[in-house]
Amino acid sequence: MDTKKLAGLLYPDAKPLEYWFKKYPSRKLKEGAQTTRFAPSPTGYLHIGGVYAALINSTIARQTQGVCFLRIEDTDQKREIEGGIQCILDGFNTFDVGFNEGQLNTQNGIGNYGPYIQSKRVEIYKSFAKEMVQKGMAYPCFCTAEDLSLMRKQQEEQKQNPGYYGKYAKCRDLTFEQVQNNINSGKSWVLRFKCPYTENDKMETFDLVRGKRTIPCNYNDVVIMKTDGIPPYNFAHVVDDTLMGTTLVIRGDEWLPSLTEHLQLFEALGLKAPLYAHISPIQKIDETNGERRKLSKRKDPEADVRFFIQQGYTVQAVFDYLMVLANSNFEDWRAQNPKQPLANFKFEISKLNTSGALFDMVKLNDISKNTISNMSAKQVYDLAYDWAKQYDAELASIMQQDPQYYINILNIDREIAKPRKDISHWAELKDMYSYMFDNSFDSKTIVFPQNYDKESVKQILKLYPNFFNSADDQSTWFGRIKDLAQNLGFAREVKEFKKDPTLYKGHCGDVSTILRIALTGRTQTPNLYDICMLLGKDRIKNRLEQCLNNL
RNA sequence: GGCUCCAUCGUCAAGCGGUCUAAGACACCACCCUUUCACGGUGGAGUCCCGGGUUCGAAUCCCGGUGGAGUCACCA
Repeated sequence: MDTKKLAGLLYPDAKPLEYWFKKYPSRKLKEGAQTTRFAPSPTGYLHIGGVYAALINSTIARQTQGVCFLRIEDTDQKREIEGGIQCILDGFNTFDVGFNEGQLNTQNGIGNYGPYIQSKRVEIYKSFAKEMVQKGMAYPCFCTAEDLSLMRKQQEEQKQNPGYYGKYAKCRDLTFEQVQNNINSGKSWVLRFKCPYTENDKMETFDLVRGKRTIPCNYNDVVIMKTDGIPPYNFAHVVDDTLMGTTLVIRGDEWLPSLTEHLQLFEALGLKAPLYAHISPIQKIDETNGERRKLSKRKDPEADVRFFIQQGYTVQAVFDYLMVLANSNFEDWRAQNPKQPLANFKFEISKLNTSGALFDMVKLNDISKNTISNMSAKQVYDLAYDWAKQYDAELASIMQQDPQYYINILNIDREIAKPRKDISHWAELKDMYSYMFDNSFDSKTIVFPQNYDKESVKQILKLYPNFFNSADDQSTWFGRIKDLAQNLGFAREVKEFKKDPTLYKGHCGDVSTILRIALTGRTQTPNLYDICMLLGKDRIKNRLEQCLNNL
């Protein structure tokens, strides 16, 4: 078979490869710099696992002073959804991992190696497909879907491995005339890789996470150009990552089984394959059967980055958590360097775990609380307000009525050596401090614990306004509570009380607890002194009176 | 089913043949600090999937099970 002639028949107009290599010269990067990429399909919103992969890719690129780009893999029109690219961009707009290049907008993208959308690269793929044919490494196949499924059935019945290979590769040895006739009669065709390996061949592979492996080769004549003239993932990957200068492919380990196939395609074209690092997926426990599985877009709301955005998780907390999953020593580093940018952490690809980690919301919340506890009240206010404007109009309106008041609330037990750690995401903010606002404070719902006798409670509520002075510092303020306690037959000091509880109705702590409940409706709040100072004497008096009336 | 990957406390994990009566973090429990809550501190419970081998010695190496995940498309 004259492969040149065949190539001419199949791809008459394809540009020669040199054209593309000239158009996309190799990158001039310093020794050791890695070019990485994140390459999602526009099939829906961005997945948290996608952010994870993108974060690792961009981190490696940044640390080696390389490049990380975003490429859209839309070679399957059937799965693509309307606005898919925008979904991905929206996700990264919040979870900005710092791409240097690629499809960072819905127009032409940024960088000299575009287009970064695969559907716009068909001309390029054709050139490489033609090259494959010319080299005798590919051939057209006219088998229909029905032919293939029939064959598959037979293979299964005969306990043969299913696939298009060996004697099953019916179109492999078609003559030029047969091909020409088929094409002239309008039959649709795909281009298949003429795989030079058999079932018994093995291939040595290398993976940065797992090391050297010798594994069975792909022996299938896989499709490299579909009927629609667009390549599937395998060929697009080989062509794009070659031309875009990718040196390190970090991708999910679902690609591991097809690694030899990809390597073979690079080999067939005489191209140097990039390095690979296959990362394990983030998993969760399926509620229905209690088993581990990959976090799924369809089943798990927390797989969608919009979940984290809508809940008001900070980007830093989510990144920190993902970083802990990727390199567990990040956690210690973060404890030592609470305020340093993530970029200063020395990430190591070899420390990536080979087994998939379970996504742990509780841990995320903990990391998140730490993150937020290290922020200033103003920072918290700004971030939360930005979030609220979009996702919680009520909170936004509360916050902007009196920004300084809200900042003061946020500043309770904050900006100190051991700050309070209570906020994990903005969605819980409104409830958390609802008692600081008269609109959302209702004294009618307040109940005092049974163990306080009603008369004492009444006395405390009635008398406390006389013991409050808004000019007091904290110890003076509490001294007055002690005075009140003493006047009413409570122990002035807890220690005294503990010595002989029978002598007292309770102790000063009980008095402050009653006040706390009366003023906030809760038994657990930040520092009561700060709360009192922010509420001011009038509101204190007012709330205590309301309580009295309800008793 | 074939092939591939994986297997240490509930979770994330350190561990790379002796330093492992297995680190650390989250969660849990107790106590301490404290006017409450939180923070913080101290302590506790809790893990090497199983069976063989190799070795003076195995969580660590090898083999075999078992379990889980992934993949076997003109999807990525």
